[in-house]
Amino acid sequence: MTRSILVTNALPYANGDIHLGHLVGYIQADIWVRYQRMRGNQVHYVCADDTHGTPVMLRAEKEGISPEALIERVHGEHLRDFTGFGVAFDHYHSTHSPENRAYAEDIYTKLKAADLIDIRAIEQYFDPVKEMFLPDRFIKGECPKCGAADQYGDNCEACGAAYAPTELKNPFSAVSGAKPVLKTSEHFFFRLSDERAVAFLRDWTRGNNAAGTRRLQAEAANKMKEWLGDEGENKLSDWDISRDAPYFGFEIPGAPGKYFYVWLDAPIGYLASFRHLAEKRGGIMVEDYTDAARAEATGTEMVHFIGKDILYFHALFWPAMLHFAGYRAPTQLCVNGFLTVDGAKMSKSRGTFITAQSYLAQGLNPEYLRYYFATKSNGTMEDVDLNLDDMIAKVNADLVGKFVNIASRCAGFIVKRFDGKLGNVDPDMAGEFSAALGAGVIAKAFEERDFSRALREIMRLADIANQYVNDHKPWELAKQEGAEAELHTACTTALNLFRDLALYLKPVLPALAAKVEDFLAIEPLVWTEVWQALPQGHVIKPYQHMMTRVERKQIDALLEANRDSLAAPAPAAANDTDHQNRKSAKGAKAAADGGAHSEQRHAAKQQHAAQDKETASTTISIDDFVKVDLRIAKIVNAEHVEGADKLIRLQLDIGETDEAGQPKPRQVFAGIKSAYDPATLVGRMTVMVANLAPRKMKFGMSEGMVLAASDDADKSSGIYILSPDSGAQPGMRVK
RNA sequence: GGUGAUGUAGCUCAGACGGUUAGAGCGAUGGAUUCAUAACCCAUAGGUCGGCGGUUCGAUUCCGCCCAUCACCA
Repeated sequence: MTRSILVTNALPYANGDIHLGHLVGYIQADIWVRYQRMRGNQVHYVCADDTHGTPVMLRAEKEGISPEALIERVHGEHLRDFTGFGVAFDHYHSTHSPENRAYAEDIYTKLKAADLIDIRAIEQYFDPVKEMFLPDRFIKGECPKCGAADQYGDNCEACGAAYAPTELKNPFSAVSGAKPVLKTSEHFFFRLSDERAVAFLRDWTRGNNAAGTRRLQAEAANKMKEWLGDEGENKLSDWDISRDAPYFGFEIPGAPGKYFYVWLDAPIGYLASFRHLAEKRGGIMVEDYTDAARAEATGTEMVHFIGKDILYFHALFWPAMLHFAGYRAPTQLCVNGFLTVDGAKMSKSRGTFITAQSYLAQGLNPEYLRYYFATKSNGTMEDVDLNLDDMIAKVNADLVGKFVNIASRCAGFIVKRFDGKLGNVDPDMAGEFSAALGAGVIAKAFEERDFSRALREIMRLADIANQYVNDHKPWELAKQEGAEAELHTACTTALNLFRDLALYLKPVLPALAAKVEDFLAIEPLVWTEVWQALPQGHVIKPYQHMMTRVERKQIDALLEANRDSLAAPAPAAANDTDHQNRKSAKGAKAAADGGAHSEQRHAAKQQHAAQDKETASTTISIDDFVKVDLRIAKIVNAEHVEGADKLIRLQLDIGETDEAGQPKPRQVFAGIKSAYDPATLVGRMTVMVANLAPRKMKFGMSEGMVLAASDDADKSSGIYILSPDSGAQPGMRVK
């Protein structure tokens, strides 16, 4: 039976660039969509920019342009990036659109009619200069727990404490710097705590859809149990869905000066984008996909691909909103984890905060990344690690060495010896590959979004194909008299296998598959039920190389292009995202009832995941810096310390003398034993902090500190002490 | 802090409803080969399956605790 599926990807926020972290989810969805289409299913694949809210409003103001101008520019950038990676939406819309306004108003009106909207007065911080209410992350102050300065309104970076903005000491507005005042305002709430909503969600999050597959992955369902609590419990709070002017968004009907909170109309953007697509293209019955009764009657599906950071928006608010407004709830949520690079969070200082645009600008083939992400995607919520050396190895070995190589080593014989005409297929091999297709192992893996399993199977078949060529040695047959037929069969067989592999790889590597289709001069590959050989006598084109290897230096150049100098002030855009990225760690009830929901955004959220301690450090003045007395020091002696695991005892000459005028070195204990042999240190120049308060240690007094570099995230990567250029003399000031 | 997850060869990952010698790819080493943008083929080495307890005839697989890493906390 042909399925009709509306597939969506999470909407990226219209503030900030698309980076490789985003692409994990988009590439997964795109692969799944392409697979479904190759199976003959009808898929509508839509997305949009998420445009509303305070961060966009303030960013536009800072740039001196209207919010509309900002979101239009970003829309273009985002669409360009997705297209560049082969993510082929049928339509890429905006939440700032008439369709979205219509849906938002309709859903709101119906929820109100269902008695699920409440109006309550709440007290909130207000910026008297800017004349606006402040979201948590736009309020800063001192942590009520540890007193750390310059902390955000919801939790402390220094001690990790979570609190309400009203608990901050000496609060100030991050927008104007003014002291915020408490002010009362009426807010609209979606009554999620209503027993109807609780009952519906308990069932929805746990259950299966009409096709018998679970709506949420097991891990996601577990996670939701946490929010919903046990049977009989009601842990859900009502959801504050309004914001006061000034706000960039849609005004709530019948409520002047009140706007829909950005998270209300963001997911509605899925429907808006789809509606726009239908109008543009024609022939799509929108209500078959959106109306509860019609969807059930027609059996259409609605599948959302999202990142795990926005799970509860999609598993609580969203299905409840839809359901109680008479819309169809989602068929399935496909939740993906975050991206790490080489095992660590993406980092601007290491250059692993890689933007989509920079990857393409570097001339790297986007299909390298699609392939690698696919090999690491198993359909679960687990994080995905982009291991750069592993990616190079996999792409080169699998795609160039195994797959492309099959055509490369056989095509020449067909073209030169047989005028490009194909011959017979070896029945043994035909049987093997026919069985592989029939078994449906690869298809099942694609369907379940376990692309990793699919690709392992595909590469197993590629190995078989290469072994086949190796066993039949066409290069020897070519030299033998009377082995023409054998040669013809061997090469034809290998090329048929190559065609099969291209079919299987096509959802992941559409551009490469297109090259194969051109080379073999065949119609676009689709999934068939029964295996069929390419017809005898079919003429193929001369082989042209289809994919080149990746080299480490290309990747290094990419990292370099994305590396932010620590000395350089962060650009305005980065600062903006920084503001909205702070982790929200407030208590559940307090926050919902207090109404001050964080303005966290999914796209921004991933950028938060990328923020480093280093880049997140607050800036200091030159006055602060000169307090540190850095001196060139000569290591005059170094020795192991009896009983210490990590320490080396150093005697450092920084030009100081005693009363008699004799050199008086400082004694410093340095935790560098794991990386240095004392003997090699003697005589070296380095840099020390000379005015650090002396510290009494078990082994004696330590009168300073030697500067050394190490990776906080990867302790095993070593310790490196600093050295001055030659010419520096002991005692020289470093500044 | 609470909750959810992860921890298997140098690297990236499979797997085991508890049961003979724990798998793959890459990397390493040795060999073979030269059709193929040095790709491919064969072979070898490498793991007390994070740690400690418990259940069991038997646990890496189940349970508990601990450690480490990651995430979420409206």
